[in-house]
Amino acid sequence: MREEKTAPTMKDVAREAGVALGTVSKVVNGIPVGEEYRLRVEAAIEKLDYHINSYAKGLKSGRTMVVAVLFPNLISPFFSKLVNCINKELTKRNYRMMFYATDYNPEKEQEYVYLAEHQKVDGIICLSYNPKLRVSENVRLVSIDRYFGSQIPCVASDNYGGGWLAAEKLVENGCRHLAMLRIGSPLPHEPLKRKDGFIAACESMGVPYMQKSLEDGMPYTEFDDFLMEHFHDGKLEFDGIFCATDSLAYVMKGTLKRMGIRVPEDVQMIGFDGSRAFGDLDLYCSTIVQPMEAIAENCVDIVLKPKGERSPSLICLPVTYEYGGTTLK
Amino acid sequence: MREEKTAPTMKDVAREAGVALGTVSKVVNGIPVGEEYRLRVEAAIEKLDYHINSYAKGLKSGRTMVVAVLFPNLISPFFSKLVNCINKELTKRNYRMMFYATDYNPEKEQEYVYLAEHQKVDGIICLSYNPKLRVSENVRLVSIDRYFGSQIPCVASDNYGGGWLAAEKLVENGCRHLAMLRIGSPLPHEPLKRKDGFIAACESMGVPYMQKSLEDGMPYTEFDDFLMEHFHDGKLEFDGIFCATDSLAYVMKGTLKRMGIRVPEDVQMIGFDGSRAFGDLDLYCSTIVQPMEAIAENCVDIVLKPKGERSPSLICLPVTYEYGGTTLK
DNA sequence: AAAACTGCGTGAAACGTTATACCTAGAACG
DNA sequence: CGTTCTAGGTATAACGTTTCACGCAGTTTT
Repeated sequence: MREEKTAPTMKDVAREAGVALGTVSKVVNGIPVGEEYRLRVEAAIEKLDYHINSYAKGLKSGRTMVVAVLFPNLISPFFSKLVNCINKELTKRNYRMMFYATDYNPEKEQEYVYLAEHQKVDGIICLSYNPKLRVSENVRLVSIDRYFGSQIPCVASDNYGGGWLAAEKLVENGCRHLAMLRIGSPLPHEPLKRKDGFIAACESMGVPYMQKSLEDGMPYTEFDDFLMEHFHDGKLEFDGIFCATDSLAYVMKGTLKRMGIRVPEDVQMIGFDGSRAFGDLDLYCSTIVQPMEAIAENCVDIVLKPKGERSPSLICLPVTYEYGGTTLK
Repeated sequence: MREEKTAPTMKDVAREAGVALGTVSKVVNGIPVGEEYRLRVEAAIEKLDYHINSYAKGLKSGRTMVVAVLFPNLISPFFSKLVNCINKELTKRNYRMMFYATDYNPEKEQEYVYLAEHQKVDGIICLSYNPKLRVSENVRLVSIDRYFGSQIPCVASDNYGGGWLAAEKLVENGCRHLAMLRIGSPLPHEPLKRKDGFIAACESMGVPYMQKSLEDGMPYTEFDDFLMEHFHDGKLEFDGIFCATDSLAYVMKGTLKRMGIRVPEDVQMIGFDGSRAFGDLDLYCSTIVQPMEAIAENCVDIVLKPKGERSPSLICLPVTYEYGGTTLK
């Protein structure tokens, strides 16, 4: 039976160094202290392999150096890549990330927001599907892609601009009749603006377009019918498709292939997200790339701001076009 | 200037309910207490919207209900999907997940293991690329895919069996000459056994095979040369390929297409992982599926066991074959 | 040369819990 | 009816920090 050796505390360090407890605390927190004392304390810390107890620190100071991140899941490439960026950004600033998967469940989201608040995190970054999320005023929360009103800062891509850019690029590549495929959402959120931007661009350019929205929850295969309706004599009525997400584009690529329609020869296609599923090796569709690093950086910037400080209520970050084989260039 | 309303504490609840502090603690922790007292305390908790301060609790009790999860990143579909499963499993047991990305960097890994230990997590689950990870004896650590010796429990898929199964399935589908493509690793780890299983199966079945290993860090395009070497008169020397990962299979699919080789008509292909990049919609290659849920469940089971209790030093979980379009069935 | 600063180390209170020793009252017992 | 249990509530000492009032040099001011 070996005795449980308990971790050294500041008191132990103080005794070892022959200084007062408060002095050790100062050294640990980088508060100036006499050279000689500092060296003695540092030596003692080294010798005892002392590490601060973050729970005692969190209890006393109220700051925990932890940020809670709430996302529906980590399965979608867009989510996981974005969470990865957020984590990187937090780590860079010596914060740690507590992750919660909400599973698209509004109640879970609310529960986790409460939980995170009471677990005393320093902030919450949240990609929410709960239209009426309630947040305590004591904790800073940043929302991604959903605008909750001017009280809660929201960070998103420039979805409107992205939709516009997609239409432009298709036309630039020679398309004359466009179509947009998308999944509707029962809730208003920023990505809906992809459609608005797309339509605005089409009208501004005088290019005919059609649009098919699927109700949330419907299988992508419903789009097959839409394609068939507009497929006559081996030709589609449109020669450019804007898919609201890359995963949709990926699936449609398969569908078109089965219909014997060549991409990009017969019809060109652009997706949205730019979250390549297999890293840099795969270019599975031309796409509008969301600036994940910038989104992450902005979220973290805002969430770590002191409580009092005001932040913009909406930040839209610029997107870019990236060729990926489903357009001419 | 509004006054900062500070969260209610047990003391407040005690005062509100007219009982002693210790009684509140008992109620909160489910320790039996007189009916009348319990109701009074519960009412007070409800009224004040009291929530326990997890930092005070963690400080005093030594248990934090947090598990640290260390993975190289969240970008690879296999990693993110597995982390997602682990998170689900932890949540199910009321634990929370602190995530650390190690970026394949051995020093970072070691640093985060130390960090997590000192931050007083209740356990660590780690997919490590550090061959000589050092772990304190005070914290439970479970390793995924890398065996560190009998002191540290390791959970993995049955990689050997998976390699064997891949060879079997290819032959079952009519292949007569197999090839395996893989990325070597400077470190020994469980996934290396995919090759061993594959070779053993080939030899046991008397099927000729070849094998190409790429050094770690080389681009997948190096495999192109290998394919060209064995490509004569519009035909490959082999009619079945086992790729050590799905992402490799995905890339090779593109390469073969560019070479004018049809999959699965001319050559069949099986990958490994089963972490579909776009959810259930895409079947981009036939594959050996790793049982992520089971891996996650086992990791969590072990990591949450009381410290004293012994665990198996290696658990290999059964894999399955799943058709995905790159084989005949 | 006395008074007023300044810099810096000290010691103790406080953060919100858990756990344990201690009471008290009523029940059970001989 | 006095003694011994027992159940269950109370009070208090930790847990390992941070913070702040305090004191004591040494230095500057008038």
